[in-house]
Amino acid sequence: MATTRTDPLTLEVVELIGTVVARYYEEYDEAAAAHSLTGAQARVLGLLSLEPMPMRKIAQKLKCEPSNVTGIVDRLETRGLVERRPDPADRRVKLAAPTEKGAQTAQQLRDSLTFAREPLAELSDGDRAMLRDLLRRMLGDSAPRHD
Amino acid sequence: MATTRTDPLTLEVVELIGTVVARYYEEYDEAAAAHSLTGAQARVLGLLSLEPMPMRKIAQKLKCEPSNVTGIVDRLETRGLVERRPDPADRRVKLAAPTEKGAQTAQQLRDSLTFAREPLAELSDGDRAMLRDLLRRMLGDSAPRHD
DNA sequence: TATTGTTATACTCTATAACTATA
DNA sequence: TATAGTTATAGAGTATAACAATA
Repeated sequence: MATTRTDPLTLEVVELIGTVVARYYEEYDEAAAAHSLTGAQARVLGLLSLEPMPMRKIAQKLKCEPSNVTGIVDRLETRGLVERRPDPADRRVKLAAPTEKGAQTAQQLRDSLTFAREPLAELSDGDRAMLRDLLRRMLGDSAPRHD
Repeated sequence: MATTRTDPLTLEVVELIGTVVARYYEEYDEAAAAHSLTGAQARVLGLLSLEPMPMRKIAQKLKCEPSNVTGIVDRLETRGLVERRPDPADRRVKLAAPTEKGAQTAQQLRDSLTFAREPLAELSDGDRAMLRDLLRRMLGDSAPRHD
């Protein structure tokens, strides 16, 4: 088990990471609000824009109870951004999928999330590769999963 | 204005940052839940443990409306973690401050947030310094403020 | 008049439990 | 019986508007 460090350098890095996290969320919520979406609604729309999926799977991705997804998708559906389709293979399942308007909104949302991208442009290729390697090592096994 | 990049390396770094952000929030909420606190309650308690402050200032720190802070501090006060004190200098102001029990809880919360610290222990001093410098440059002017 | 904190209201997100349709 | 989705309910966070006390 790794020893937890409390030296000034480590603490400063921890604080910097905290700042990155706060900034990331701020920008995400602002971008969502610009489309009159809540954070949860924007997250679901973003998920579905990658791939339509059953209600249950959305809940797994969001790490929340399936009953919550009903309401979130209801609101997206009311706004004409998402629709529920039957699953031919299993009549219990409803596949949530973005409408054309929803797909456009999702794309606009993605494009407006420049916080993480723009500052990276200030770094050289070498710096970006270094940052990538450091983050990978920080995250260990559990790097981005595509499940 | 910086050009936004879309090369594979940049996109991978962006995704890694997104993973760090998600992990950070997960661990924060889990740590809070271990003390039967919501994320917002844990955040306010953490703030007050650094320095007692007026309700209004808490709202500024949380970037939310002052009316919301009333409820959050109410719940912390009900649990005996926070108390409201009069401000001798301005009788309109109420200073929220952690009780002894609240201060202990805040310390336990801080200690249990090892996500950001523990993986850093895997990196050498040089790597940590490099990560610090890269993050500083990413954040530009707006690094951690202590206002 | 302006500011601080609160209250009232409405909406969203959240978990829990019970229900239905289907497997 | 088990699973997918929903409904009902209650608690918490959020913004808006209106209010009392104080500056």
